[in-house]
Amino acid sequence: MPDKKEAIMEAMLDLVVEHGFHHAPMSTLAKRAGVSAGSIYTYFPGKEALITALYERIRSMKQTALLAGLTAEMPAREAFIHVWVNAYRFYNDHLRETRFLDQYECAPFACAAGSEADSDPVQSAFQRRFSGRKQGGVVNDLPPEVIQELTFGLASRLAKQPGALSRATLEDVAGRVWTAISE
Amino acid sequence: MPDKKEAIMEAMLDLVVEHGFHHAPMSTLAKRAGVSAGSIYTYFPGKEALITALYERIRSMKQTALLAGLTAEMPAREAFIHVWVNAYRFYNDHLRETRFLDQYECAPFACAAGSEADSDPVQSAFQRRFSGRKQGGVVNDLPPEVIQELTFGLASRLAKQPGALSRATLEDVAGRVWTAISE
Amino acid sequence: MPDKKEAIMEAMLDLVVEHGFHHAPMSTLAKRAGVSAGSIYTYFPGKEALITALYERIRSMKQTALLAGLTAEMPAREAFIHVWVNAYRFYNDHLRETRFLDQYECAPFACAAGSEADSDPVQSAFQRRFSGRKQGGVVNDLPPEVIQELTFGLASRLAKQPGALSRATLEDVAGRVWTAISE
Amino acid sequence: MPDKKEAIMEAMLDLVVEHGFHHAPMSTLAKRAGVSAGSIYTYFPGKEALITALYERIRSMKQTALLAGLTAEMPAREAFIHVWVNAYRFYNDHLRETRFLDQYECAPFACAAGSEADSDPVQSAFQRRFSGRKQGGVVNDLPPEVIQELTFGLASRLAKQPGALSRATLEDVAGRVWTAISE
DNA sequence: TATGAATGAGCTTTCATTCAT
DNA sequence: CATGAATGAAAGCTCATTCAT
Repeated sequence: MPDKKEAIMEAMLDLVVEHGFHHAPMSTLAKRAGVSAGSIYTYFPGKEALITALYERIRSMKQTALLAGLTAEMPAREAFIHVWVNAYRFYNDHLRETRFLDQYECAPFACAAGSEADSDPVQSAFQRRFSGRKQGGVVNDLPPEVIQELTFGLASRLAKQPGALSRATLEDVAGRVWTAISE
Repeated sequence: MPDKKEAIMEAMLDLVVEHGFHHAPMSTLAKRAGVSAGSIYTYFPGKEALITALYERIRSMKQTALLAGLTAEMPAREAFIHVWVNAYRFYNDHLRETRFLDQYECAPFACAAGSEADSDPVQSAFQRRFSGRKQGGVVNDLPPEVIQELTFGLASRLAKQPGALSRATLEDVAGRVWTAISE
Repeated sequence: MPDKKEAIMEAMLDLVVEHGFHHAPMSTLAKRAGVSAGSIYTYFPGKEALITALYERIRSMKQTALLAGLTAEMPAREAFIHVWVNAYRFYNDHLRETRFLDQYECAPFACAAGSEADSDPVQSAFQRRFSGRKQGGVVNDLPPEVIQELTFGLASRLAKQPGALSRATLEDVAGRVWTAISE
Repeated sequence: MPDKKEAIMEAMLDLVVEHGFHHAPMSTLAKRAGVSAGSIYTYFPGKEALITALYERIRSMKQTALLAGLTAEMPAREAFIHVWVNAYRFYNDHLRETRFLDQYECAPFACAAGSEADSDPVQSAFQRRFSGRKQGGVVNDLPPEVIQELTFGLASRLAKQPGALSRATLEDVAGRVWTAISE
């Protein structure tokens, strides 16, 4: 039954967001998920694996959300704003997931935090498109990490602020960022 | 002897950055700091207080660093770029401190993480200056959290990237951001 | 399995009587009770709760023992002697329990040691009966605490003395006390 | 300077009465006594010795108080009442000391609690006088521990009750007890 | 498979005692 | 003699994991 696995992951997400990785004991997790402590080990080899699985799942959700509705035909500016707004929306609609990602990425939880390299063809295309002109992209030649932070990094941090920004404001901001990175 | 207190804080900083809040047991801390486990409690009431003290210290260091060399006479653009570069420099020169800040602020460590509002007169002046035009500032009327994230947030995230950016790049980026928020 | 809970309480009783509240570490307790240190916390929230539970249990045993065989029809003198002898017997048959009660009540263990007032209907009837004549009881109007001490207080202290008194002596003493408080 | 020794004992008495033997750390003791932690060890070999010394001192105070004003010429009944009232007064006037004695005697603090046998000539005479007739005393032949408890035991317990009894009540009670043990 | 009592290593913290100053 | 920072053994307690049922 994947229901239990689901319940366990959901409960762990809640627990981590509310109390942090520590103060999220397996016993409490079991209670919240409505399963026995032992059962958790049927679905996951251990706590660390459970948390990693949760991380991977959320990362993949996020990936999908960011690229939703993106087509190859969109002009660059529109595509950028689209993705930027997607990012903001994801973070803003999934605050628990976002807080989890933050914790996971900030804390040296599993010593190897970053494997990063997923080869999703859609994402690859996107990254190529928004790379510097020297690589055939459309943005100026700021270092790629600057680009990355000005786009998704900014969206992520903004989304965590309490209160949602209006679509008009979002598009205004995204447009200004686009100007900053494309001219 | 403030030497010991210093050694304890320094060792805790290392430990947290390397292994996270958990996996930073007092016993290991004692060993690293070259004191006995009991001695730590001469200087701090407990683990949580030690971590909070460390946090406050770093926050205050950062405050000072950001505003270093800033004068009221600087024109807005120059002042902004100055602070932005200060921020980047601080994060880049104090990677351990920055990672600590991130962990502290991401994790629900002490449930009341943010009181934030210190009233340093210099900082207040800075915030007033870089507030929206409606409040007599010089930047456009994007929401203040957008401004905040485009400036210090961005600098913080960029600084954590491995490898330092050149002064030229920094000023380029800061200039573009200034354009985005001031026009 | 209430076996373990029982074993833990029994072992704690032994330990406290032999060595006092301190010098009764949970590790030793675990060994004596034949369980692991962690298991104790399955049954009790902590050391203090365990000791309090033990105290309540013993107090209730004592309550029952004192009133055993008492009927409303007994004439006052006989009833008094009956209870007095019950008290002595209890203390004498349960030396460990009695020493535990003493320690608990003497030491400022849990700052609020005494709530005392349980409303057992049998006990209430007994207390009404042996109250002063002004309240419709049968004893003289010595202050109630004097009555209390001359009866159960005395029995308690006598019982702790090594060696048991004969039934004849007990009834002699009880009779004399009765005379002292009823004339 | 015996002042410091005095201050230390006084502070320890306070501490034990308020918090029990545990929760009376040497560091707190030092603070209350107005001396350094190290200094305590100039006057006492260790904590246990300090507590034992305090105990002996209080026992001796009590001894003296009980026999104060007693003369060999007093008739038995008067002598008994005199001592009984002395006992009550001592307990009532020295609540701290009495609570300390209780704790010390109830808790197996120093494994050998009872050495008891002091050979004070005055006390010996008293004990001889109030022994059973078979030993040439004037009281009936209840077991000596019964006598002891009916007299000092009772006084001790009464004295701990909040509120002082009037002299008239005291003499009434003492008289009744005398009747109980002398007839 | 599901359970949850049992485990025990490891955590934070306390405190009697010592000793360089 | 006085000090009080330093010590470290030992305390109470937590929790990831196991395993008999």
